[in-house]
Order: sequence, then structure tokens, then C-alpha cells
Amino acid sequence: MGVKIADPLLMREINKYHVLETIRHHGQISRVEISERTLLSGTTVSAITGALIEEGLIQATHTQVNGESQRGRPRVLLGLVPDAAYVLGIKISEAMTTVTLVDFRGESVSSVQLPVRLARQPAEVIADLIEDAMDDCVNKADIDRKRIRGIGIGVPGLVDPRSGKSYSSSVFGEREVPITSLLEGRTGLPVKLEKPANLMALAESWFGYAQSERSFAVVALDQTASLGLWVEADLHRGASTLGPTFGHIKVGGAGVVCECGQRDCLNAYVSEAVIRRKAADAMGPDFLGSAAARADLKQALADAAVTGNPAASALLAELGEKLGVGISHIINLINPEKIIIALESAQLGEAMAPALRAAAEANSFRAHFATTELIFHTLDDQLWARGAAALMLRDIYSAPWTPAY
Amino acid sequence: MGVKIADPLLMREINKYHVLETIRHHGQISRVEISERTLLSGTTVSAITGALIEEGLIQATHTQVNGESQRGRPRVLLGLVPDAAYVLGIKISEAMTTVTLVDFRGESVSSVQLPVRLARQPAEVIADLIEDAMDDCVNKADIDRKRIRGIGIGVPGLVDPRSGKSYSSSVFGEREVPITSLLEGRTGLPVKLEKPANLMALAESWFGYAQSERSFAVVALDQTASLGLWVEADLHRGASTLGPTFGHIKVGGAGVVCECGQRDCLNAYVSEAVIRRKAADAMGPDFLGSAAARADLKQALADAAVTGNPAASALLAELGEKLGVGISHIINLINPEKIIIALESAQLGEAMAPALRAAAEANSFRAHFATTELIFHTLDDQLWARGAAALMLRDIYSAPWTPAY
DNA sequence: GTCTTTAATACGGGATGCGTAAAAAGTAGC
DNA sequence: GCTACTTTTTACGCATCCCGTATTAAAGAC
Repeated sequence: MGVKIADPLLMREINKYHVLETIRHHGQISRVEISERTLLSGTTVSAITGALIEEGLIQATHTQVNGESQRGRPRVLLGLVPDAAYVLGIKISEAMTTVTLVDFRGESVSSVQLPVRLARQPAEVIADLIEDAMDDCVNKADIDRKRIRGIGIGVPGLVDPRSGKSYSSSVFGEREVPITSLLEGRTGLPVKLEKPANLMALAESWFGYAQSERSFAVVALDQTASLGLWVEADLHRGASTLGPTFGHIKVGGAGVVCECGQRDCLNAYVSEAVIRRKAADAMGPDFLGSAAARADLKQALADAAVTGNPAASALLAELGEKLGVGISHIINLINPEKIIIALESAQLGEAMAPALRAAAEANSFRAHFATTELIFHTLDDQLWARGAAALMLRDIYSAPWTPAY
Repeated sequence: MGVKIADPLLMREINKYHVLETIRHHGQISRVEISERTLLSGTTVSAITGALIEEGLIQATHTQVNGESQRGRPRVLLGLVPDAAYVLGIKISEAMTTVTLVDFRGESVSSVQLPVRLARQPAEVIADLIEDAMDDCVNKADIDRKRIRGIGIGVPGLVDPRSGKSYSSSVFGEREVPITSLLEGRTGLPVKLEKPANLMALAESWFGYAQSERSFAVVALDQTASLGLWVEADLHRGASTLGPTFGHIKVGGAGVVCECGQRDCLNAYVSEAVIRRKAADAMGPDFLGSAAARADLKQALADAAVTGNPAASALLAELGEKLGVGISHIINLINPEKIIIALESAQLGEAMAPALRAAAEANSFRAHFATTELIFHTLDDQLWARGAAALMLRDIYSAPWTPAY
């Protein structure tokens, strides 16, 4: 069915949602303009904004002289109340754990980064770590803890948002970690879990390049390649609720065996471990030991490529080519309006882009390639963490017409 | 946004839609049961069914003794009025053109099949052909022509539902044929165009194996391989509105060049032309000339395989394997609840299934493969044509909450 | 023929959105 | 500084919708 039975209360909720979304999107907006944009009558907009003010979600900020005429009663601009709610966004990865406190508008209030290398740690240890970081983050911001409404968290590896469990993640020692219930138990707050690529997708949809797209994809290249898919105005999770698999999609090639046992998986060409091995061969024995490569391998390769190292260029071009083949599958099957390739640095994008675009074009149907825009976006820890927060914010803004997930 | 602003009229329309859908789905159903299933109050259901009866869309059929008790006032069963509307569904393919007249319930009323081989015919000739077939079909049924509300049509090749044009289809001589406006001009009826796989998807969703799925895919193997994708309760058309490309997805292999110029496209292994060439090599020179092979090549191969011909078995197994690889991409990226493989015969399914399943499993991520069900469905001209009709019926039943496409 | 049971329909209450009219809140001009 | 004007915002009345309860309708049970 897709849509709930309608009754007057739902009607009001739907319109309230539209008004709140309009305000969120525009930051500061007058009642008249809300009315124009939503097509709701002025009367209704007044009633709804009145209720929202009552609830403490929005407030009158200042008045604005109207458009051109400069005459008549000035419009009162309405905006979200920043501290109507706070949400914590957490990003865990092998090299860095980031905690960000986000206000009701989605703006970052404070942030804590832990440059701790995690690999196969006991879940309890990581939970301790996160708990401390959250405390720091909240203390720094000096806000009322009661206003924190929940936690969104992104964990690398296989993640099931429905059960809230993380499976065989490289950061955890255990194979299966009920990360949400672990954190819920410690904090008493609702916790939502997603895979990083889905958080990126959420972030792009709320704050980034995809604010009004019906369908787009985010390809993230971190330890492995992963994919977040946004279809029909929502994350696509598929039948398993695990979200799309991108790292194990087949990209052709020499039949290289992936660690999953299958052949020619994308990850068999682009995962961090594989790149490390190839870099050792191609760049000489000293490269891996260099400070730059130890800090960020791909970044070091990109720097080398930019400064004219042919081996580094060739390696990154191969990376781009394999990613491009994988992306061609997305273009052929889904043909989203945009595919956002999230990378750690702009140099990396420059080094990979030509080969990636060429491979994508060479392997996808022309009409589809022409309508899907490829965008390179420097991956930003803050944005990512804000995506995690948006995961929880979504619940507060919840679209009322679809039955609960 | 995705959903319209709500007002009382929309509210009523939404609930009306739900009631009508419930009646359509159940065939015969009492007001009480509608109320239970939709969660609308009895009062509202009475009001809505009253209006629907007024409009002539539904009618009281007969009364039913209530559930167990056999006591009390019997329930009046409501059902769709079959001749509230009629729709024509047309399927054009190279070997056969089918026209089906479908009533408001989606039941086929009459059908005409033209076993005419079409290849690069002028559009006007085909339009003449179709017009005659439609006339025959309507005359056979002896209904009021004024009740025909529209035409849904499926044409092989590249098809743009938005512009209503067919591009480089094997049946048309011209590269670009504005098929909808051509037929609209001749009949004065609204015409909607889709690619066959999308019509199959629509048929499966309305009448077939996917009546309550949120997401599923239909893989059709006709002259070429094609794909219809159903995501979030609607056909997924993508940014180009052309729908997914399946025939040109890359499935690995020996680097065989496809007619599109790229390498290792699925079609380079499974299209009718390719199979014909391979069958000539593998089955000996007489095979292609045989009556069975001339009538239906793949069917002839399947028959041979079933009776123990190893060359035919091997050929079909290779077909299945390549399709399986293509399907693994669907599983990995979309992970729909079901993938329905529409084939021309059950024998063909038997001959290809093992290799197809094996290849799909070997190339897709385990958790995703486990949650996506593979179903073989014998492709049925009638069902296909009913799908074409459903394309138009959808408009009559139109879901009111989404803005017009 | 009356009683019991269940289905379907009026009726009143509550909530919503819309259009119009009135009030509010500024600017422009003198 | 006051008045006229313009535009925003709110108040009021009306129409529509859904829901819960009471009432009527239509059967079988006795």
C-alpha cells in the first residue's frame, strides 16, 4: 500500500511535516513564503506555525522588510529553535573515531575526534571509548543533557539496522556485536545503526549535493568500497535490510580471488589491504614505511601521483578503472540522477577521475550514462557524523504518511 | 517531497483508493471486512462504498452467510463492476502481436493474436495492423466502445514512456517512432507505452507472484534480456525514464564484442541472434532449418536438452550461467525480495535453472542471495498483455497522494 | 410470530483546511 | 508627529472529512 489511511490528525501531521521541512530547508522563512511554497493557505500556515512555536520547535527570529516594495507590514521570519533537540552522531572507523553533537537544525555544536587505531577490539572496550568521547563532546557544548534525543552511529563492515547488530566488522573483536543495545543500555538513549555509505547518503540528502534528488547513490571508498542507495526519497535497504553490496560486485579482470572466496570482487582490487600490497610492489620497499603512507596510504599515493610519480598514477588509475566498472553497474541497473563518489581528498579524486569516468562510460549504456551525473566529493568526517545524526533527526521530523519501518 | 499537501478532499481520495484496492484485491468482500482490513471505521467504509456504487465502479453482488455463527444479518458482498471500464493491452514482438481487451477487474475479455513476423516495418504499416487487431478484439467482445478508456502498449527495444517514443526497435523500420501519438491520433484514446519487462513487472504486481512485494525484479528473456524493476511500490524508471538496462550489463567472459560496440554485454551471450549462431555451430547444420527451431529457437533447444542432447544442454547452461551473473548484480545492488525470471516455457527454465542459480550464488553476497528469492515463471502472452492493460488501469485507480508523474 | 444476532446506516461531535474580513504592524508623505 | 497606505497575520464562518454511538435492517433461532 505504501500510505496510511487518512484521518484529520494525519492530515494535520502531513501538513505540519511539510511546513517544518520547508522551514528546515530555508533556514529563515516568513509565513507568506511558506504558504507560497507549500500551497497551503495562509490560515493553515499560521495555525501550524502557531502549534510549532507552542511546541518549541520553531521561533520568530527577526523581521524582514518585504521583497521590493519596502512597504506594508514586515514579514516575521521563522526559524528552527536550535536547542529544541540534540542528537549525537558517531562515526567509527579503523583509524579514527568521531563523535559530533548536532542541534535541531543539523548544525554541529561540538565534536570530538579520537585518532585511535581500532582493530579487532572487544566491543566493551570500544563502547567505553565511545561513552567517554560522548561525555567529552556533550561537556564541551555545555547543553542540557536531557535535550539529547538519540544517537546515530556508523560502523564499518556488515551492519543490520533492523537488529542493530554489527557483523564481522574489522574494528570489533567479536563476530557479532549488538552495538545499539550496548549503547542504549549505557546511555538510556535510542540508538540507530547504519553502514557508513548510508550515512553519507543521508548527509548528502540532508545537507549536501543531493538535497532535492529523487534517486542518487553514494560510493564511498574507505577501507573497502561501499554503496549507499537513495531511491524514491528514502534509503534503499533491500530484502536483507543490509543495504546494497558494492565491494563484492564483480568487475571483471584476471580472476583475482577476494577474501570472501569469490573472484573479481571490486574489493579484490580496491580495498585498503590490496592497495597496500600493490603499493609495496610498485612504489618500492621504502614507501609503505614512510610517514605519509602510514598516516594515509591513498592520500600518500595521490600526492605522489600529483607530483608525477608514474607508478602511483598507474595504481590509482587502475583503482579508478575498477571503481568505474562497478559504477557502470549502478548506472545500468539504477540510473540514478547522481552518483556521488566520496573520497578522502581532492587529489585522490583528481588522480582517479579520468580512469573512473572512462571505465564507467565504456561499460554503461549511453542514454543512462548521459543522465547520471558523476560527482566527486571530498569525504569529510564532520559531514559523515552529521549524517549519523540525521539518522536520528529523521525520527523527530518523521514523515507521517508511511507506516513505521 | 513525495507526498501532496493534505486537505479533506485528498483525505477522502486516499481512503477511497484504499477501499477500491481492497475490493480489487479480494474480488468479493463485505463492508465489515473492508473495515477490518483498512482500519477505516464502518461508517466511513459505508460512505465510501456508497459513493463508489454511485459512480458505478462497484456493485453489490450477493449476500454471504457470515463467518461461523450463521446468524445475524448477512453480509453484502461488494465487487468491481466488470464493465465500469475497459482497457486494451497490446504486446508487439517480432514473432507475434497480441491484443487483449481487459475489463475493469483486469480480466481478459477477448484477445487477438497475429502471428506476423515483424522486422523493420514502417510504423504506419504496424499501426494499421494494430488498429485492425484492436477492432477485431473489440468486435469479438461486443461491448460499448465508449467504455474503452485507454491503451497500454509494450514494444521491444528502447522505449521512453515519458515521450511515448520507441527508439531503434527491431520491429520498426524507422529509428524513432512516436508510437503513442500515432495510436492516439487513430483511436482518440490515451495511450501509454512501456518496455516489455516493465509490463511483466506490472503484471506480476497486479495479478502474479508479486502482489504484495515492496521490491522485486522481472528478468525477461525474449529477443534480448531485459529487466523491469519494482522499487518502493512503483516501477523504477531512473533518471533517463528508460528503465534499467540489463542487456548491456557486463557479465565477464572472453571479451566478446556486443553489437553496441562494448565488450561482454549480457546480450553478447544471450540474445536470440547470438544463440542462433551458437546453435548452428553446436547442433549441426540441420538444426536451424528444422521446423521446431524456426518456430521457437530456444524452445527447440530446451526440448533437445530435455531429451538428452548434450550440446543443447551445454548451450542452455551457458545461457543460464551468463544470466545468473547478470542477476547477481541485481542481487548485490538491489537485493529485491523476489526476482522473477520470465521464460517462454517451463522446459527452458528447467534447462537453465541449475546453471543460473549456481552462477547467481557464486557471484553474489551470501546474505543478499539468501534473502532474494529466484522464481521461474513461464512467460505468458496473456499475462503480458494484461500487464499492458494494467498500465492504463493504474491511471483509473490512480493513487492520489503522489503528484502526477 | 417473537427474540437474538449481526450488518449497515443516521446523527452528533471533533478536527481540519479554505476564503473572507478584520486587526496588526510597519512605511511613506505631509 | 500624525495620517494614509500597504502588507502580514489572525479571527470567524463554512464545508468536508472521520469516528463513535444509537438506530434501523435483515436474517436465523426458538
